[in-house]
Amino acid sequence: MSRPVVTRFAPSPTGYLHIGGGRTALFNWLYARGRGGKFLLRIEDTDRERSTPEATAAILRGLTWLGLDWDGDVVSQFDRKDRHAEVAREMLARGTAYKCFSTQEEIAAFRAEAEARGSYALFQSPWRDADPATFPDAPFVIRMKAPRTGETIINDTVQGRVVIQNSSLDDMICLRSDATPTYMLAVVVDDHDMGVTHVIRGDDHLNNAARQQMIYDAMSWEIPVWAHIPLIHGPDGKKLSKRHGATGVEEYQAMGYPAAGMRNYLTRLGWAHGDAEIFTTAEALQMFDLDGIGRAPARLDFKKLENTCGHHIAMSDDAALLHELTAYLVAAGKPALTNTQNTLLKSALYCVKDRAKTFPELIEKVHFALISRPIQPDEAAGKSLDTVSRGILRTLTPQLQNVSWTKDALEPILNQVAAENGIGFGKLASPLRAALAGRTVTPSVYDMMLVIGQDETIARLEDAAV
RNA sequence: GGCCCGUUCGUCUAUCGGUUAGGACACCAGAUUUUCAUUCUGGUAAGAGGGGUUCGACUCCCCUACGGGCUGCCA
Repeated sequence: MSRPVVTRFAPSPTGYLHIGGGRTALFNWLYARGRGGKFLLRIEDTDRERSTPEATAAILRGLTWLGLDWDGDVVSQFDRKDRHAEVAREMLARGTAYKCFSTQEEIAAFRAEAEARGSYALFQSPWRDADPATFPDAPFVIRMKAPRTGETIINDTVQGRVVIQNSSLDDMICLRSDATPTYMLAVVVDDHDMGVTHVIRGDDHLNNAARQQMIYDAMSWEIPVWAHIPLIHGPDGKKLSKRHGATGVEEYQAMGYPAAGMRNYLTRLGWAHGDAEIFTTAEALQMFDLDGIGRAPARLDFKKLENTCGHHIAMSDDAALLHELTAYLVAAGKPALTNTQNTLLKSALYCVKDRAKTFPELIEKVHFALISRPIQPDEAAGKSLDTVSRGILRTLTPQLQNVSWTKDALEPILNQVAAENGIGFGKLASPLRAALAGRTVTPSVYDMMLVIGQDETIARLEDAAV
C-alpha cells in the first residue's frame, strides 16, 4: 500500500441521511482516518429532478452529528458536468464510445417488443459501428462501446472475485442527450479525478462496478480497490424501510442516542474484530479493516444499540455528556435547561450516568434534581406519604439542621429514625423518596439529598410533612 | 426471465479442514440492593436442506430452497 488512502462518501441528495448511508460513510471515514488518509465528500446531484439543497444540508448535519469530518470542500457532482462531457468526448476520440441517435421511443418500443415475446434481450444500438457520414442532425447520447465477449472480473475486498460475462452488459449511456453525464460516467470520472483509492460502498453497486471498470479501462485509468459492503436490513430481515421505524440518522439523534454509542454500534454491525464489542472511536480507528467486514446483510437490533449506548454514556466525562445532552434537547425540540438546572444536572450526573442508555432516560432519572418546589407527588408517591409517614418525617427534619452534609453523617441519623419508629430502612426510604422526588422510582435517597443540598432537602421534607 | 451476492444461537458475530463451535445483545434463574436501574454468577440457544471431495467438513465444490441486488437518457 504505497499510495496514501483516499476514500469518499457519495450520497445523492434526495432525502435525509439514511442509517445505512451513515454506516457506509463511517466505514470510509474509519478506513481513511485509521491510516492517515483522506476522507472526501461528494454530493451526487446530477439528477436535477430529485436533488434538493435541503437534502444536502440534512446529509451534512447527519455526518456532523456522527462525528465524521471530511477533507476539503464538499464536491458537487453537477458542477463538474463539463469535465464529464469532456471525458465522454475523449472516449469518443479513443473509439471506446460512440454516438447513438436512437430515440427513447425506439428503445422503449424495442423493450416492449422483447417483453411481449417473453425475452429480455439487451438493447443493441444500430449506431455502434455506423459510418459518421450517415449521422443525422439530431440529438444523440454517447454510449460506451462495451466489449461483447469475454468477461469482466471484479476483485472485491469484501465479496471476493466476481466474474461478470460481458455479454450480459449493454452499451450503457455515458452522456445524456442534454450533455449531462449519467451516474455511471460521473462516479468514475470523479473518483479518478479526486484520487480515490478505495471505493467502499453498498453492495447494490456490485454489478455496476463491472460497467464502471470498463470506463476505467476505456480511459486507461487505474482501477480503485473495490469494497462492496452489505446493506443494513430491518429486524425482520427485509430491506430497511420506513415501516421499521427510524431510518434517518437524525432520527437517532432526536431519540437521544449518543453519537459515540451510535458509532460503536454501527461499526460493529456487519464488522467484527475478534471479541471486541465496546470500544472508543480511537480504538475503532486502530482496529478497523476491510477484511473484518461480513458478506451477509446485518439486521438492526435496537436492544443492542441501547446497550452499547448505555456503556458510552457511562464512559463519557461529565462535560462532554452535558454538551451532547444540550444538543439532544435542541434536536428533539425540547426546552433547554436553565443555568440552575444545568448546574444541578452536572452535580447529579455521577449517580445516574451509569444507569441510563439514552438521553431521555438520563433526564428521566435526574428528574428529582430538575424540579422545583412545591413538589407534586404522583399517585404512587402520594400513597407512601400517609399520616404515619408524615409524622416520621416531622421528627426527622429537625435532626437534619446541624449536620455536615455527607452520606457518612446522614446515614446514622436516618438509621436511628427508622429504628426509633420500629421500621426498616426501606419503610423510611419510601416516604423520603416521595417527599424529595414526588416519585417512587429514583436514585438512592442519599444521592438525592446530596445533590439537591441541605436547604432544599429540608424544605421539601417540610412541604411533604404538613 | 437473465446475471450477481448472501445463508453459524432470536439478533450481531468468532472460526479461515481437526474446537466440548467462542464472545456480545436479548431471554431465563439466582445473588447484591432503600425503589428502579446498575452490577455479579449461572443457564437455554446455532452451522438452511441435499449431494459430493477428504482420514476428517461450519469451513472446499455442485444442486435446491429462501433472502437481497442489478437488469433506466435514477443514483
